[in-house]
Amino acid sequence: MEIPSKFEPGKAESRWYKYWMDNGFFKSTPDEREPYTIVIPPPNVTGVLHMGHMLNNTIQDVLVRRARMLGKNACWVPGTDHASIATEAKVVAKLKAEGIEKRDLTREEFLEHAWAWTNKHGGIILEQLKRLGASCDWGRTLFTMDEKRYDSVIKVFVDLFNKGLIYRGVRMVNWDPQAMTAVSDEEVNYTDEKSKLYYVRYKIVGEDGSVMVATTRPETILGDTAVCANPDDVRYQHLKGKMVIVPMTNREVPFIFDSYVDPEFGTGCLKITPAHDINDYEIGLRHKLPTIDVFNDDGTISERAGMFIGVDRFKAKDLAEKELQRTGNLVKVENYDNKIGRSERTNAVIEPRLSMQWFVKMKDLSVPALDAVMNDDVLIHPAKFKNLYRHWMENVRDWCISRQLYWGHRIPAWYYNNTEFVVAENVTQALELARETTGNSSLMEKDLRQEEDVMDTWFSSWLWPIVAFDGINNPDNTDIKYYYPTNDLITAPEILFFWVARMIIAGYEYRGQKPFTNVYLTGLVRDQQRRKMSKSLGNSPEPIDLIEKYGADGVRVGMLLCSPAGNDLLYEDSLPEQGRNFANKIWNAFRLVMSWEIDETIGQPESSSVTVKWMEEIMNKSVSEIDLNFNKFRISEALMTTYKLFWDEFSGWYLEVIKPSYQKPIDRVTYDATIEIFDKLLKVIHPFMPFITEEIWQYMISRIDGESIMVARMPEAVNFDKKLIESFESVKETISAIRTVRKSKEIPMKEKLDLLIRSDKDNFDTEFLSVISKLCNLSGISFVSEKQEGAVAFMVRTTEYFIPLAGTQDVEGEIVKLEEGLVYNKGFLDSVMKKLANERFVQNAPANVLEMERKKKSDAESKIKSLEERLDELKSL
RNA sequence: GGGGGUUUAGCUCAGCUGGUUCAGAGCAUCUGCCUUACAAGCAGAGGGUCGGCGGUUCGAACCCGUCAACCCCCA
Repeated sequence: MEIPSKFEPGKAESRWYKYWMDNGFFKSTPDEREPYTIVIPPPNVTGVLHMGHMLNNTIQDVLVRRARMLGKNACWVPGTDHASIATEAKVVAKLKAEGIEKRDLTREEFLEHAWAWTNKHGGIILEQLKRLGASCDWGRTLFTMDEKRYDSVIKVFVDLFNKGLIYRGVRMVNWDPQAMTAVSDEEVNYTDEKSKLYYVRYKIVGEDGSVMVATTRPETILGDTAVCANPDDVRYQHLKGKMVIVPMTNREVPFIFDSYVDPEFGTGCLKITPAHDINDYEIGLRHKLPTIDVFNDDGTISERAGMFIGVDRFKAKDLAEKELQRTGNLVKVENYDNKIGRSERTNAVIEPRLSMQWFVKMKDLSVPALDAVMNDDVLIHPAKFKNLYRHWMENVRDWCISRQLYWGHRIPAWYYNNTEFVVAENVTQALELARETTGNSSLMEKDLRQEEDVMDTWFSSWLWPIVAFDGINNPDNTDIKYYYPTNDLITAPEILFFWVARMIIAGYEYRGQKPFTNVYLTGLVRDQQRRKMSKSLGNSPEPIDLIEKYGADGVRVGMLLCSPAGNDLLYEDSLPEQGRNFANKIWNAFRLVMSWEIDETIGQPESSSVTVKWMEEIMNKSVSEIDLNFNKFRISEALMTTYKLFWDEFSGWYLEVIKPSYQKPIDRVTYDATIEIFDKLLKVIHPFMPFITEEIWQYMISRIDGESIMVARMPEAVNFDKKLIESFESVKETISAIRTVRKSKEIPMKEKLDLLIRSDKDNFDTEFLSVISKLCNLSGISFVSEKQEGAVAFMVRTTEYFIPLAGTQDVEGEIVKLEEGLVYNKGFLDSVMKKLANERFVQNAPANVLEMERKKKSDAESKIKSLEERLDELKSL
């Protein structure tokens, strides 16, 4: 069989993915096995795959594939999120490009466009995940707005309302005037921006004087309902009980005192606009001030302002500046660095604004969710995020869940007059309820008006692990009972609060149980300058291009190599390159093994038999380490252990030892053992690199149709022979030392060498001498008790070795080396002796530590002794 | 302004309960090799005052205090 020298991933990927799908290997149904469940963090339905998804889904796939191979019933549920703001914004933009304005459409017409868009672009991202090798149970694919999920969300809303946990109220919200919706605190980004501080004069009523106020927002002067100073500020005491005149509008407002005001800032005197600043709002509440909302929904000035009506807020600022100037009330303008909040979605400057919204009371609901994490019922990896979580949960605020959008779950409240409403799952029930409430049995459906707002997207995703198995509509169905709680959740720390915390809350509220046991937080994928990867910066590679260039396996390995939990991944092409190189390494080991002819008649060389034994042990050791790493969610480390096992131990040592010389056959015993070892290695690697491992596994020995490595059993961790591994390690050192001699003396590999060991044969571990002999091309190994003249000498651990080479002895060089070794070992011995001489150390240190120190001492002493002997010998020459 | 985190080799990070010859790994760098599986490779090498200072301890990269720098979240 002719195998190409470089692995070509493209064909193998599509072939094996299809094979897995055709054989239904990704499917899961409840059975008697232990379940292993992951629900995907649903990507935006119309989104495309980016590097963050690559990292996140690679980790999920590794965990799912591993669980499957460990004999669990693995179920990875895929799905997408309707992402109300993001999707609606895209649809609005698309319509605008076609000359259609959203406001010219009815709700129904707009939703038709939105669904058309969703159906056209939806699910692309899931197809892209298949390229990565994602082993999701595609038959279970969900959408947060499909029928079952929609119904569940409505049911939960009604339930929380009936429990008194949802209320409607006027609150200060973050208003996005571009999207014309309220957005949550979490969706506002604050940035430092240059702005101006305006010093404005307010006349005092009935006096000639005035007070000066510093403000960054002159256009909101129109909404002022007070001027305020700190009660301890002596400068303003005389104004107690006085009224001042608001410039431009000439309204009279009270002068009040509140300790919120910082006397150091500006003039120490603050204008109060309760409708447009959260702090002013709170002061307004304390002093029972009226509120005047000077803005319309779209950020233009409202009629209530009395002037600049209909003008955009930024223009209004300029107009206000001019007007203040004209009336002589503007004293000065300073430059000022201000924190400006911008909408995460539209980047519009957020307007703090009073608005009627729907809220969830969070305080009581969040108690079990806080406890769960604090008690380690839910484990966050890495644990350092626990503190953050606690801080947030202890200071949780009510959740504003209404959004002034069309795309989403419409709030199931029906008004039967301007302010009064009922909440029900549908209009029929609402009518019934409304008739009951009002006592008016002649109410008709047409008399009811449904709330226009939809719910925050997170109000559907917080139910995700439950609704993935339809656990709201059918709380006792087989799936939810089997798969819930799920096992692991893989997501980014930035949505720990939006999403993870709320899922935990919903889990306890609706299932009485946590939604998952482990939360693994990945980092962000950044570029080499540590900038977040984003489309607008153009610094993100196209994931599918990467897969085509490096292969899915290579990219997966690249993503995992350098991404410990909770740490950002600084992407560069060298990462998938390293992954691809690893794939190639595996491929070439496969080629080598496949090239061998088996000769049934030859016996197994001793070097092979001992090395097979060693390889099995080192494999056992690595498998235990990998297990441990996985249990602690150290996935990068698990991969690194796997990588080194294959590359260093198997390819670098094992294959080099058992490899027959060129065009010579191999014996049957070694060959079979090698195939078995290779098979195990492939299984260990499979979760990380599903495609190449399947390709090789299928061709290494003939398989029947329907077999697959992905459903094979993972090698299990068993005890390993530490001593055997240790003695092989010292053999490696010896081989290295001999290679160094060859190199420094420029002796070609072809030329055979003799090795003399200065030791008593009976006290020497001879198990792997045949390995040394083979790898170093030795003509013989013998034991001597005397120093050797005319030979190159070197030491490995406590043993001296010689290679007889006439006339090549570098006495001075060796003396230098030996003396260096002597200095080091004497220094080392000194520090050990110091410790042992310290009475308190001997008294306090645990026995094993003491034992260790004593061993160090005797080792160092014997080493020093042989070094000194050797030095004496050399110097006497 | 409030809270959290980080600081170990050129880069990205391990270092688990304070105790192995503990100062590590991968990548990068340098040197030498196209040695018939693999140059996407092989054989070697160099590189660190564990952010600074102080303390606790028989013993500190690890615990405590303090200062500094950087990052994130919230207002």
